[in-house]
Amino acid sequence: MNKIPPSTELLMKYYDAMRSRFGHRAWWPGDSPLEVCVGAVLTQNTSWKNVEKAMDNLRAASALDLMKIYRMSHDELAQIIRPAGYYNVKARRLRNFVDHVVERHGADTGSLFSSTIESIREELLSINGVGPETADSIILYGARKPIFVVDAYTRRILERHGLVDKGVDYYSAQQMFHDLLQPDTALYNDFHAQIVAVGHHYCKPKPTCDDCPLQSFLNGPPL
DNA sequence: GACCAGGCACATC
DNA sequence: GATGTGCATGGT
Repeated sequence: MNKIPPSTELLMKYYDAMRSRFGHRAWWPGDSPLEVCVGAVLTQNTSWKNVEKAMDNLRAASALDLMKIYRMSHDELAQIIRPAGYYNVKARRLRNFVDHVVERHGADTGSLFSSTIESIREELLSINGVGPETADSIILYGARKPIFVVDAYTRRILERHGLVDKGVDYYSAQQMFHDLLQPDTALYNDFHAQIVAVGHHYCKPKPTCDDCPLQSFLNGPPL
């Protein structure tokens, strides 16, 4: 496949095109760092609509609280987050995260977020159930530090546009953004949010490229 | 009723 | 090291 060498200018053209269409999308605005962390786990391979139902349940149970979750039984937590799917797995993963913050950081996410991006990342990845995307979402949207979040949509769009090789791994895709864009939390935040918007509306498994804001960047059909 | 959704860990070869 | 599989609800 003829891979197009991406450049800073090209990436910013992509960003501008998406932003012109969707407007600024401040993600998780005003939400507490804990809500970001919980949402990041619950949204694993799951639509955000289902996650919101689970978040509503947590809110209704006054359970958007580290100590509350810490003390909750597995079954109770699992039932509350049930609409998010994989509820047994996610209850366990949520507990692993909460246990870590309570036991290592005195139930203070601010303490977790007070070190460097690299060490926060390493720490998060040591928690069973927190992988690269979940960790990076927590760092970008929760800790508000500049790390680019790569998700299924990001890779799909990059691949279809020939900006990365097919089957690119998480870190290579992320490295491309880090190499070409200044470490800017606000930019990374909105850029990723724009990508998700394109994913939701156009870049599905069966792409609907008509009217896609990125359509003009495609030479021919998507790869 | 099939297909999809903002992953991840684990088993197996 | 690559590839396959389980996990589950709810919307289109």
